[in-house]
Amino acid sequence: MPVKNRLRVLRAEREWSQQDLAERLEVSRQSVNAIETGKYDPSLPLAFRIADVFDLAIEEIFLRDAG
Amino acid sequence: MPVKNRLRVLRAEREWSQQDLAERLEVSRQSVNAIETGKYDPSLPLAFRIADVFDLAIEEIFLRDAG
DNA sequence: GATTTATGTAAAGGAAGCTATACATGAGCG
DNA sequence: CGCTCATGTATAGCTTCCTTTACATAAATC
Repeated sequence: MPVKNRLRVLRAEREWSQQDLAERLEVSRQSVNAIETGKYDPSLPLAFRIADVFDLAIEEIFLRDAG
Repeated sequence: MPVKNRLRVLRAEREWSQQDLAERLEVSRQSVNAIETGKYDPSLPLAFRIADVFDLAIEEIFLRDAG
């Protein structure tokens, strides 16, 4: 039921560290790391903020997991 | 920071009760009611399931709130 | 070798999402 | 009136999200 995401790739394309992204999202670095490593999914409001900073649709970043 | 949603309208268009929608989403009726009445936002996985049952994109159902 | 940067991870605690159970109201219908 | 259905609300409890603080490792730089 969890959701896969392309955060690591999108971040690499922009050469942002986890810290950089965390600051843009106004969350802790640990939250960014946890989302990237699949420990948990972001909340919907955070998913929207992530979509905003990457200027993409939520569906372009987060993908329904097979299962 | 919360997110607005068009659940009530979409549900009305399909003539689904909160109970009907809850069953399609496999969540409790209270969860559907709480989301509709703005008590809280759905998790991202649930937002995806909602998008699926309405056959819409997340952005077509949930809207960034002004603020 | 010492320092900095990026990343992973852990523990404890608070906030938010979700559950089951329950009760209340109003609308519609016999 | 009595019954059913749809909706709103409440409480308690569990799980998930997110925080702060902290420590560990590897790579890069000096």
